[in-house]
Amino acid sequence: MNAQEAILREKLNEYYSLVFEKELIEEIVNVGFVEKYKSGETLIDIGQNMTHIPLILKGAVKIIRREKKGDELVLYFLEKGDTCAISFINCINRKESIFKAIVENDTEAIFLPVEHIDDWLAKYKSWRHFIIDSYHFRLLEMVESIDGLAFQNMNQRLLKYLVDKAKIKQDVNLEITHQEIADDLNTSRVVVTRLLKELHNEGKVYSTRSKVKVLEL
DNA sequence: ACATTAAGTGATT
DNA sequence: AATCACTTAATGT
Repeated sequence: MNAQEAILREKLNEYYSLVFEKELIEEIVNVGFVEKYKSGETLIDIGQNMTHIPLILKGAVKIIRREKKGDELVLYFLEKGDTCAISFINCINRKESIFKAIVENDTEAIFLPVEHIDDWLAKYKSWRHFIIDSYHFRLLEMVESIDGLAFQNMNQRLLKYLVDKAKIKQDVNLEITHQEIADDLNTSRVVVTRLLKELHNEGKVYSTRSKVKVLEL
């Protein structure tokens, strides 16, 4: 047993010992590897081929859908204990990614080569559940995202975005410009400025240049 | 002090 | 809610 494997086993036991059976953890130790990413790095872009799927250990990853012209929209965030089951299907089909993934907070993840994950589906009940649960959860988040687009006004979407972001960062003090928010919500900076001012006056946030403090979680 | 970047505002669609 | 055009404020060099 080398040092790499020992580290991997330790991390798995820390985060996934309740989720996966022992044999599966051993398999993961054999084929997986840990990677670290800094905030702002692109994990995968639309059109790239997926060769591995991630198990997030630490940090958060932002999942974005992008239109050809460059318009972007944040769909959801992946956090500790999450995987992107969408990436799983992409993997077994050997298809290109339909999303872009950007590291939100510094992230550490175990990467698993695609060729094993299919076998494990048949072999391990815990793996099956993990993948199905993950799929279910992503679907729910996607529905939430659609609801936001279809039924909510910008005002509510903005507040939800800020609250989500504060939760993920574990800090109500966000360092973000109006322009960046506008990009994530696919709206204009002017609109964000005005709505943010409303929220500010309502006492829900406190905002200064390049900073927003979320007052209501 | 000056240039750059972020934010605020009124008018128009 | 988006866009334009313009102003004002904050920040970096």
